[in-house]
Amino acid sequence: MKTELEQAITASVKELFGLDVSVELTRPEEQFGDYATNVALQLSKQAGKNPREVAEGLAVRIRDSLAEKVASVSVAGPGFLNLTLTESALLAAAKADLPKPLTGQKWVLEYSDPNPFKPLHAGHLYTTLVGDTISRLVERAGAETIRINYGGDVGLHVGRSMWGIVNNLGGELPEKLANIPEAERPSWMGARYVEGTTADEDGRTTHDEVIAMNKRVYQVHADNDHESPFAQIYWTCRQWSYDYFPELYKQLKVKQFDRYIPESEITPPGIQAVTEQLAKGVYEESDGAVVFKGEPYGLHTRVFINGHGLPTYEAKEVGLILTKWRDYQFDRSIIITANEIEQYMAVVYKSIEQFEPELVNRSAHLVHGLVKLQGGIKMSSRKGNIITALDILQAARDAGAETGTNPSEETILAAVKYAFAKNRIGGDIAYDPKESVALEGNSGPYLQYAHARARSILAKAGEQAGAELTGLEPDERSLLRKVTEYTEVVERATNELMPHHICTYLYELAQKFNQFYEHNRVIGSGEREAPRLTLVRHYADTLRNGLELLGIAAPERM
RNA sequence: GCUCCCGUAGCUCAGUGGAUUAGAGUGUCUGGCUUCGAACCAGAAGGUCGUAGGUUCAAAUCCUGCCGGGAGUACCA
Repeated sequence: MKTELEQAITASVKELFGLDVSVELTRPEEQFGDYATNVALQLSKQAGKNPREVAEGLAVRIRDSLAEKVASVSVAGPGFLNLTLTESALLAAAKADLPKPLTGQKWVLEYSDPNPFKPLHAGHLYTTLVGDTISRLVERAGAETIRINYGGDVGLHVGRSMWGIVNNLGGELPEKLANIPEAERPSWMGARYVEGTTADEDGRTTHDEVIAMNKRVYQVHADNDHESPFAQIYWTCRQWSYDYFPELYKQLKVKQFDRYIPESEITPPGIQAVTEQLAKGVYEESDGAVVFKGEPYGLHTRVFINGHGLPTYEAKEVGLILTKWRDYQFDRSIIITANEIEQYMAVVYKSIEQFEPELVNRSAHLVHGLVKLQGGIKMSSRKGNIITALDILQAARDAGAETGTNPSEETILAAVKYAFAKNRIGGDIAYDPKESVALEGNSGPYLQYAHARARSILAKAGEQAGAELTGLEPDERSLLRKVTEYTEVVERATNELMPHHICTYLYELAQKFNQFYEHNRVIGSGEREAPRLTLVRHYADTLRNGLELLGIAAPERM
């Protein structure tokens, strides 16, 4: 509806003034109408008339040409045009399906990215939920989505974990791993990582041992060693992690990943590409390392291959990006990570731009902030005092239990997902266990409850379907107007890859309904009952659709 | 030092060129359940939109300086 009106008004401007502008409609306060545009203010200079004059001229034109859709047009303030839709146009907008502008496109989305051998901390939970929601958005818009999960199965943290594991087993004794119950594997490995890290940071002797472990892990990969006791431990524990991740995602009710790419897999192509481009002058040698000089582009210089000939994160990232490009030839590639990586990712992309510019054109790096505790303490898995993803869920359960409402697991997930999703992506989010899971106010549970209330009305009324919604009363129209905004909100959230717009909207929608519901009966309202049931159904369907886009369940009752 | 991000009500955040009164939630105070689910609704109080300039018919929103917070700043990721 919005787009149609915009095009029609753009055409009117062209006819009346001979000027090319792209008219954009906004949603004004309800008292002013359903749509508004400030195009007259923009045009007044070019048209050589005062803005109100321009607006009046356009108003006449719109009344004439859009009479079926627009019930009234008024000029307000300095020259705003306010449009009010006809009842039939409003109803048509409420019934309209969401458009699928990304149909035919292939999007590769990388997010979550937990490391094997390490526990998932609160930040992983955040990045996982953000990525899941964004991937749902683009999938809903018609794109083919490929969800990629990248993780470090080699590197210092693995050296530390292996030290902790070997130490705990009392030697390189892979057979003893069988003693660890399956259910305890993730927490057992998490504990070994903490031991390795703590020991590493405490003593020089241990540090040398950890470094040696790290090198042996690389050697396991180089030799494709699956036989030695050390290698058996490594592969077994790595697999434990890869078994655990899908289980966790299932528990979180997020979409499963299409592919896990371990660091070890993309390291060789990364080294190869950097070496090739070194010969072509994209990268250069400096102090024995291979670097990309970022300064000409306003960036930093970063090391891609270090003085020992080992690839750094940057070279690996080159390998990862090229692998995705080679395997998928995507239309868009999105990487979602915490913002501490932002600046060196810019260097990585700038370097790739020198030899694969089209790939870079199609790529974007989305960053979010950190999950912080009260008091601004950064969460880290490097120290012992980690807050894991599961701790967050447990905190939500505990807080939920305190409310005395016995929230279901579905509602706990809704609370956590919504608390993370409602903020604009980019800044840090503060995590207060009590507040973030509060089952009232602008929260996931509020929306679930609002939905369940509406469904309960429909259930009580039985399945009397589809009465026409005509003769709208003011409160009814107000609610229906809000429902029609949904399409535009989803469109905006998708264009900007900003799911929080949907949260803001759904909360406003639910409030609108609760207000309606407070003042108007549905069942037993005589001749309004049938049309009001249709209105409630529109509302409930919209709310459910929005919640599901956010990965939040919309139960019929709770 | 340099680069990037951020600074809106006590707290957590929307709003990022347009509408007399800058919006929510939470917290504080007040009112509303014999009536379709009160996890709700209605109302009050609470803001120099960090700060000083600039651009514009119009700035919380764009530009510049400054102040404050965070991140990065070559062989960790």
